[in-house]
Amino acid sequence: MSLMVSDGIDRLGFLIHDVQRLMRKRFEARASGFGLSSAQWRLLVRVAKEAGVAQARLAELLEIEPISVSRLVDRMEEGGWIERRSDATDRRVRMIFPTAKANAAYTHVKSLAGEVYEESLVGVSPEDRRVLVRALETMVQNLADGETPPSEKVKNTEGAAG
Amino acid sequence: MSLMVSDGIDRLGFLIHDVQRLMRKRFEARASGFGLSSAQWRLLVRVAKEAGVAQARLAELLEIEPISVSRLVDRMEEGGWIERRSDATDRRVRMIFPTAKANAAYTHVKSLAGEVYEESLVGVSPEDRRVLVRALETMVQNLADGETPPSEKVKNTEGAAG
DNA sequence: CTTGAATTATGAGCACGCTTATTATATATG
DNA sequence: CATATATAATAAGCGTGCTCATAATTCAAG
Repeated sequence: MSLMVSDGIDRLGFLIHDVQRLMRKRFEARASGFGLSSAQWRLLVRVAKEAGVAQARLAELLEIEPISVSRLVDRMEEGGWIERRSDATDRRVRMIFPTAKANAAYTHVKSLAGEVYEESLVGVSPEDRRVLVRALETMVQNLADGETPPSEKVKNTEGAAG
Repeated sequence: MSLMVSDGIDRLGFLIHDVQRLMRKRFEARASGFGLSSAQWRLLVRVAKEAGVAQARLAELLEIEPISVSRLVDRMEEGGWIERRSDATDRRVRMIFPTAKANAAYTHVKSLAGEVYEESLVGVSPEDRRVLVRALETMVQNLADGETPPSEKVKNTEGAAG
C-alpha cells in the first residue's frame, strides 16, 4: 500500500512492446504454413468481414497509411489471398475481395490466433483477463484521442464513433 | 457470469497491437525534438545503465538480432548519441558508450515516456493498473517460454528463469 | 466543357525488424 | 604451429510501416 506510484508503470512501454513483439512472433511462426504475416492477417480479417471494401477505407479501418495498404495488397494479391476489382461507378477505386483460398483459411487462422492468446494468458485469472482487456481498451481510447491535436488540421467534429 | 470466454480475448492481439502502435507514435511525436526514435530510446536506456556494453550483449538485452543492433548503433553514432570504442582485450568487440548529449537527454526523455504512460492510463484505477502490469509481465514470460520449441534445436534445459 | 480542388492509388526513399551469409578475431584441439 | 569451431560485427536483401510527391480520376464551380 505504501509503494503507490511506479508499481512497474515506468516500464509499461517496454512491457507492451515486448508482449506485442512476442505475440506477433509466435503467431507468425504458427501461421507461416499459410504464408500470412501478422499485418496481412489483420487486413484479411477486415476484408473477410467487408468484401469489396476500397483500399482507402481499409487504410482507415487498419489505421495505417494508404500507401502501406497498397504494398500489403500487392503482396496478398501475389499470394492469391485477395483480388482487386474495379469499381464501376468510380474508376479510381480498387475494390478488395477475399479469394476462396482466403475464406478457407480464415477460420483456421483465427483459431491459431486464439491459441496464441490463450497461451499468453496462462496463469491469468478470468477476472484479471477482464481487467486487462478493459484497461487496454481504455488505453487505446486515451491514446487515440486527439492524436493530431496541437498542430495541423483539426478536422470536423465527427465524433468518436467513426 | 454467463459470458465466460471471449470477453474480448479474441481481440487481444489487435488491442495489444493498437496500444503499442499508438504509444510508440505518441512518444515519437514528443521525443522528435531530440531526434530519438522509440527503438533508439530503448537502446539508449540500456547503454546509459551499462556503459561500455558490447553490441552482442545489447542484442541479448533488447532481444533483437545482432544485425539490428548494428544498424541502430550506426544511426545513433551518426546522430551523436553513442560512441563505439574498441575493446583492448578482444578486438572483435565494439564497446558502446553514451555521449554527453545522450546523458543529458536521458532524464528528460524518460519523463516524456512517463507522461505518455500516464496519459494512456487516464481512467484506469491504481488497482487495475497493478493487475494490468502483472498480466503483461505474465504474458511476456508465457510467450518467452520455449520461444523456439517444436521445431529445430531444443537447447538445454535452462529452466524458465532465463 | 474548363478549371481547380479533393480523393484514390501508387512511386521513391527511409527506419527498423528479420534471415542468411561473410569477415575478423578468439579459442580449443591436434 | 595448423586447423576447426565459436563468437562479434557487418553485408545483402526482404517485409512492413512511414513521409513526401505524383498520376489518374471524380466532383464542384464557372
